[in-house]
Amino acid sequence: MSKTDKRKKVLAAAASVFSTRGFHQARMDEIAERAGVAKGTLYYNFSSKSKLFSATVTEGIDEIIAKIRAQIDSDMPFAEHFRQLIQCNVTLYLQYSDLARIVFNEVSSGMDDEILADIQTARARYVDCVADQLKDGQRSGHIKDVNLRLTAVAIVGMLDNLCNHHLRDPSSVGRDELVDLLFDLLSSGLTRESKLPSNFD
Amino acid sequence: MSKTDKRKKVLAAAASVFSTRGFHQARMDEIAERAGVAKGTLYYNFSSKSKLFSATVTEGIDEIIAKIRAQIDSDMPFAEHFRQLIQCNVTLYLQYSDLARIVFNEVSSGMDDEILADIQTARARYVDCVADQLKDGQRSGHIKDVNLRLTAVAIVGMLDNLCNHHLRDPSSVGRDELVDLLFDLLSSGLTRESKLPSNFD
Amino acid sequence: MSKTDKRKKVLAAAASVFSTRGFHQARMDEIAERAGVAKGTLYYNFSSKSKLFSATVTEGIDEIIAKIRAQIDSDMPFAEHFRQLIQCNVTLYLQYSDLARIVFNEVSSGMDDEILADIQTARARYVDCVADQLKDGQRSGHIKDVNLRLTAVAIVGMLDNLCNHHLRDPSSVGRDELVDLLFDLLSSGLTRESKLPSNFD
Amino acid sequence: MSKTDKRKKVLAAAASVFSTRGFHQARMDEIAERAGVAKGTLYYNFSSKSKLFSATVTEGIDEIIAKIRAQIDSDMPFAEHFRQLIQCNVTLYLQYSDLARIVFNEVSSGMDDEILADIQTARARYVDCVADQLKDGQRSGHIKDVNLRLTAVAIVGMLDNLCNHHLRDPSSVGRDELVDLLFDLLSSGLTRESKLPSNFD
DNA sequence: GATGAATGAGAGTTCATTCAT
DNA sequence: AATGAATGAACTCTCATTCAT
Repeated sequence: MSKTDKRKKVLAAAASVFSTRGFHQARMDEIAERAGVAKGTLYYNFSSKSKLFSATVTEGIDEIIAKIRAQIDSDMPFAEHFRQLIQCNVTLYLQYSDLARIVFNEVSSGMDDEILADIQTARARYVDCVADQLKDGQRSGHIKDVNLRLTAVAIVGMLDNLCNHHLRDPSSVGRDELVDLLFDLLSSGLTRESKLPSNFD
Repeated sequence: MSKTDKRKKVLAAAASVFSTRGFHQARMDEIAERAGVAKGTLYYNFSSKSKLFSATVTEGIDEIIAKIRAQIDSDMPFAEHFRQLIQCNVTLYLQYSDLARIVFNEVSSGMDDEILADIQTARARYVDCVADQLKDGQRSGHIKDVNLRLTAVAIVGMLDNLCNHHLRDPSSVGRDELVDLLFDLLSSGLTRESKLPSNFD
Repeated sequence: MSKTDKRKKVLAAAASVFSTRGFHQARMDEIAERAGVAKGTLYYNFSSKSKLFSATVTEGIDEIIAKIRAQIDSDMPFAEHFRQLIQCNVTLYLQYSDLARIVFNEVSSGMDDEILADIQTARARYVDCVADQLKDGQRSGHIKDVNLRLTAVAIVGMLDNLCNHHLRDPSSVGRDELVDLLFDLLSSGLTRESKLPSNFD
Repeated sequence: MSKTDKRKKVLAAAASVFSTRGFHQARMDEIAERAGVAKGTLYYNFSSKSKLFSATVTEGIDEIIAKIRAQIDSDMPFAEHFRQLIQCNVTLYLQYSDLARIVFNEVSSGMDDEILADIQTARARYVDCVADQLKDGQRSGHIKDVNLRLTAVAIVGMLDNLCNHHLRDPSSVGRDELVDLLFDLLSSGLTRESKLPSNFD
């Protein structure tokens, strides 16, 4: 078995355990066991629990971003394109929900500053990816002149919270409903379409 | 000193420590020290670390909800009212940012299921509070027919992510900008103003 | 059982284990077991293995120094007094040989700098104690004008090496022989008595 | 590269690392790295860490002894000869201070008995070397009738402690001062020269 | 002869929890 | 009601040693 094999196995096991338990509750023992290697092997490949966590997050998020970029087809009408974007993000979020939980929900506290920075960088790359998608729409005149980065932050927040809501109780709301809501909200906001701005008060 | 006094002191200290360190990194020792009581006193008032955490979160979130409800003045034009709502939520989020971090970012993993349920209930109460605010707008015909609960979830997600973005680097984006973006996005979405809501005020 | 009791028990067990195994080979488990307390109790009383070691050495060496000072009777002819001094140091060294081994032989490497400094300070106190003894002899005119501190260092070196030699193989040399050699060497050196210093070549 | 080449490289690296860190703190990894060989090569040449340590010490001490024997010139007046002897030992001790630290200060505890015996044998060879030097002086009538082995033990003790004192704080005492003190002490002891042995009381 | 990835027993340390006072 | 000394299970990390190549 090659070096790469064990490293990959460890990363996969780490993603699984960190997602289930969170960083602090994850035990290196369990990761080793699930990877089918000895505990020392974890430390042979990653110098600490924090570094393993960091690698798990970074490599995972980059995989997701690559998939998003690969799945986008911009040669269709904007509305359809935009809906596809949302759909794609929702689908990947739900598919990688364990990783997503790590990246978006456990970044706040009690970790080495260095590692924290790595993870925030990974998060930022995802936000940038979303912002890039918006930029295309802005260039083509379909999206108005807003602070794209900030808007991307807001979108990711919605995505995160909505998807978690769905995951906590899948029966309460379907995946399609999530996509519809996001599309609707992002397209035209909350105000009644029939009510013209003139008498919006 | 009455029982209630010490209990309150403990809760205040717990809020402070849990906020700073997060649940798993918070130490009962530090909470006791900051509360100025012996460690045993913590266990005299709360049966476990989890219960103390739960109480901290629950009582904190209820305090915030009460403040939001108290600050809303619905006797003004809707647009102004809506903006005030957003402003109020942003302000309170930033003010209680430590508590917010706990409630919205560390709920996911590695905690007793029972406690987790308590905290998710507290979260749900906040979401309900936001949904209630929307409901008023819907009743008065200013907000269109959307799934309010889901929309509230989305809004809270945006709020959370945007405020954290601001807190991580206050110089990158001002508080007012947050409010403006939220108001704009929620009012009319991302599509160009030329598309109808042109004279939206 | 009072706090002091357990602390003392731990120190005694630590002295025993550190002496037998040396610092790096001593296991906290064994110290706890020998003290009849839980491992956590070690850390409740001493913040780390190093600190426990430091306390063991410091408190031990101070006990020895106190005994030396108590046993000296300076109201006798100098030669006798001097021999008594040597006898007293040899006796105490052999009696506290475990501690002595720690203080004089394991100070060199692989320890926290802070702790190392503590131990060197303890060593220095012992050297000072010997130097003080010499000073009296110098004041009374019996000891010539030499660098007392340096001489004390040399004497402690002899004492250490000779006593260890005796301890390694007690049958090869008796305790009295050690005292005699030290007395003879320190009194008049190695040169033949018949040869007066004047024509020493 | 021949087997002997790598073996020598390993021994040199081992001396360097063991000296700096001491036996227990030295890591095989670091020795291998410093030797520029793989870790397995260490075990290919030496069956264990202890054996490697033993070989390092034994070969090192023999090198020193050979140098001492080579540097002695006995065709000069005794006093000068004796001073030269002391000077030579001090100089070599300081030059090989790392090895000396191992041999004289870390031999006591926490090592395999077998290895411990090897090292004590090496020490004994050094003591014998010093004793041999004294024997010449005794044969020529310059040194009085003392237990030479024991005296050599005492001298090595002084040498060790004084040199370490110098190494810990070179500014406090110069190398020449060490030699002078040793020469003076060994020649005529501590008593005032004016006081003849006859009325030494 | 030489390698270095892999191992796993064992180390120091932490900290929520208990209970005699 | 309140304490805090004591606990011990659980944790991360180390490193001498092995063995397939």
